[in-house]
Amino acid sequence: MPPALTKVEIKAPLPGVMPSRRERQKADRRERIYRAAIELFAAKGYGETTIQEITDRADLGKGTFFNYFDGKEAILVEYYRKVTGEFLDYARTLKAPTFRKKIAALMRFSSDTAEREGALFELLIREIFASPALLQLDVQTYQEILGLYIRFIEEGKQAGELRPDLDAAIAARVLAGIYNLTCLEWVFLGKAFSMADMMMKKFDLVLNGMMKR
Amino acid sequence: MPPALTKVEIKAPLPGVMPSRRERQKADRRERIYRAAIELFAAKGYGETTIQEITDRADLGKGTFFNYFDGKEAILVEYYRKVTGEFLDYARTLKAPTFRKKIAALMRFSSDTAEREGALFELLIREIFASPALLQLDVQTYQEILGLYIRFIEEGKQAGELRPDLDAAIAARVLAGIYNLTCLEWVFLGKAFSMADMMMKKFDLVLNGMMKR
DNA sequence: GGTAAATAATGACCAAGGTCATTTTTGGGG
DNA sequence: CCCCAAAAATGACCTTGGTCATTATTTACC
Repeated sequence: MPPALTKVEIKAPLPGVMPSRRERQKADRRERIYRAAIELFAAKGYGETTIQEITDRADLGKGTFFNYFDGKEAILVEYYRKVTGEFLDYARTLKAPTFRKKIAALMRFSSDTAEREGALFELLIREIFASPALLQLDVQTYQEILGLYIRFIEEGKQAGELRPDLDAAIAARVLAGIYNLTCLEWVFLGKAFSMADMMMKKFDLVLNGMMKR
Repeated sequence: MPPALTKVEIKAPLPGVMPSRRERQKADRRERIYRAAIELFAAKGYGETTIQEITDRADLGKGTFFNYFDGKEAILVEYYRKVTGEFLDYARTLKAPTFRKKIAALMRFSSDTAEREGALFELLIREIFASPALLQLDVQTYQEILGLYIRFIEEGKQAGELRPDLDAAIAARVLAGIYNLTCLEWVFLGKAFSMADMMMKKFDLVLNGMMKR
């Protein structure tokens, strides 16, 4: 159990800067619930963790959980936002000399994230389609990522790297498909390969094509 | 409610050919449950259908459901087996003059299946990752389909259509990825395009490659 | 036809996510 | 310090998927 945050009590909180006691308690309880949930998910899995266990660990009543989150899946939604936000930030500010290097950097970033987050990353992948809220968010994110790929592809065309007649919308979907399916394969086929390596092998195949010249 | 099957009663059932009364009742009850479930799933969705409703419609007690199926998801497993079995049968016996035509035939077949099965196909896609049993089955099926693609790719190489240095295992995963991701897009992006057309556009892109020559 | 054993139907029961009326805590004003 | 209104915690309760002891039916044997 995480120790209750023992912040120094400020006697005269500046309004708007340091929130009221009530606000601090709220933030603290929310944080306790979130941490307890994430820790339990990582340790025992999502389906195996009950809300009662989460609130026990946060030292709160079961009903309190629902004052802070819409349901069990809302914890995952928050976690998904964090992880995906980092990816999008990285992708949006990414600079690399060639199209291929941009893609390679993205794949590497995701692969690193997956390694670092461990069981939680797997959990996210497994639950995305099971939770309506997560799914909806993922569909939105997917579209944003498609937009990023389209930008990279257009830049690649400008630079003379890619065929000028390439349909960027379709190509973006192919790339996103490689990314997503490899994540799924990685999780559901038992992490039997390096995610980034597999992604790049597929990507190079798509760059070069399958046909005999 | 489907009328109870009023099969002609055969007075002296040949043993082994026509099963005993008990066997017939069993088969009939199982069939009633399965049909009731599928009809309700198609009409109101999977999550919105309760087991109580299914057994009410089948005119049986709730507990009886579990004598015939391991749980609600077992109905979907059976349906998945039917649909996937048809696809695999088709793919295994498929004959077509070129690599591209083979792929096109497969994509067309799936697209037709999706159209024909309607809400049930969508349901299958949506529930695959939510149900452990379905997921496990889907992973197995995925591997079988990879095998088929590898065969097609090797044949394509033999015929001089495809680059001889192509890594068939990777290429198969790319193709399977196009198929699977397009199914997911089709369902989760609101069926806004023709599944087979989108698959073939992606496929042609992969055949020809993205690089400028 | 009668009876016992095998087989199968059934609904009370349990667990867990989620709801909500009730109780408790908090903070402002006198 | 006391009181009250607003805010928040809480656990009894509801639903539904799934379990299982009990009850009912079928079959085999005489």
